[in-house]
Amino acid sequence: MGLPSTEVETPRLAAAEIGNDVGLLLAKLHAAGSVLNNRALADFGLRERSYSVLRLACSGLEPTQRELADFLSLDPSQVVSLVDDLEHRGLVERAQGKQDRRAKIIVSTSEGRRIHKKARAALEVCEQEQLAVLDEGEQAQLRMLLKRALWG
Amino acid sequence: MGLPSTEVETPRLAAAEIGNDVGLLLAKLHAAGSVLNNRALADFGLRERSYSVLRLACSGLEPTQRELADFLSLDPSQVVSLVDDLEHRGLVERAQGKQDRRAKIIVSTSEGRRIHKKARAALEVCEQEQLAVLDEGEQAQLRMLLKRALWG
DNA sequence: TACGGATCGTTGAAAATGTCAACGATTGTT
DNA sequence: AACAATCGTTGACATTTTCAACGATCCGTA
Repeated sequence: MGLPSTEVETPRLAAAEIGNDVGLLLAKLHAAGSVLNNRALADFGLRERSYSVLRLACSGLEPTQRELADFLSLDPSQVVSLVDDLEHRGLVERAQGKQDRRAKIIVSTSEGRRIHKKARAALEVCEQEQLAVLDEGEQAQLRMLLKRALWG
Repeated sequence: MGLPSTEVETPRLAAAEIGNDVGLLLAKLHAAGSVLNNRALADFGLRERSYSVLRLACSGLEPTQRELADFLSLDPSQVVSLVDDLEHRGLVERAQGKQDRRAKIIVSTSEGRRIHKKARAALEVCEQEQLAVLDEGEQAQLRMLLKRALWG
């Protein structure tokens, strides 16, 4: 992502009006967070996306691959690769859809849940690191505003 | 991005705990916004990134390519391509750095400023569209929280 | 019941993007 | 003067995104 990790960046360009663009702010914060998250997840052989798939597989919601694609803003073929990888490593399994036999439900194995638990803890550390300058109430407010912008 | 544009998405997965991950919220909102922004910018032959470069070139801050790379979280070689494209279309020019003759300052042409003005207006419409569910105070608060998370 | 169109996961190819190492030119330091 | 470091640039390589096609399955309708 161009940022060599922990390097603090306070460029004079931050003063530009563009620093008010929500789009740019989202891109920058997302990019910075991805670096942290992927670094933390590397210990478990995961990346942000495979973690997201694993997490939803562990959620009890029994998502189909199509739902994963929609929710994670991915092409269905990308979900195939992600699930293939997790399945080969014994973290998730493909189960036949219940009402729809075309669909495949992604469920976690016990090993998958074990890894997920550890990875999730590592990611919470990252999130706190990234949002350290915000107090607890502000973090909650940020989360709330983002969720509302997405889902009303 | 997997989202066929204006399609409203209210999947049951949104209820999952993962919906509280700031990282995922940022990714989703950023992805959704990028679709809107790039669609709007296509009218001007721009994409999100070339627009960002053009905008900073129009800012009066006289950014160097290195500063653009740092600020936009891009590899320097990507900035070369973006500036090449804008320069070929007569929207920006490379000027020699003042203190440092290695550096190249990116400045806008009058045509660049003309396009930028129109593109910026189009993007503001996108932003309002995306944040429509938030009132003005909430939008300001979101901007503020994002900026603080990035720059303290 | 059988047909036709739509959807699911999958494959594979093409395009776009990200990453990285090397280079000449220039800078700053010793 | 010599050296290491930095800037923009090029080109190679890897990853990611995008898209079209396919068999299997579902659903609505004739």
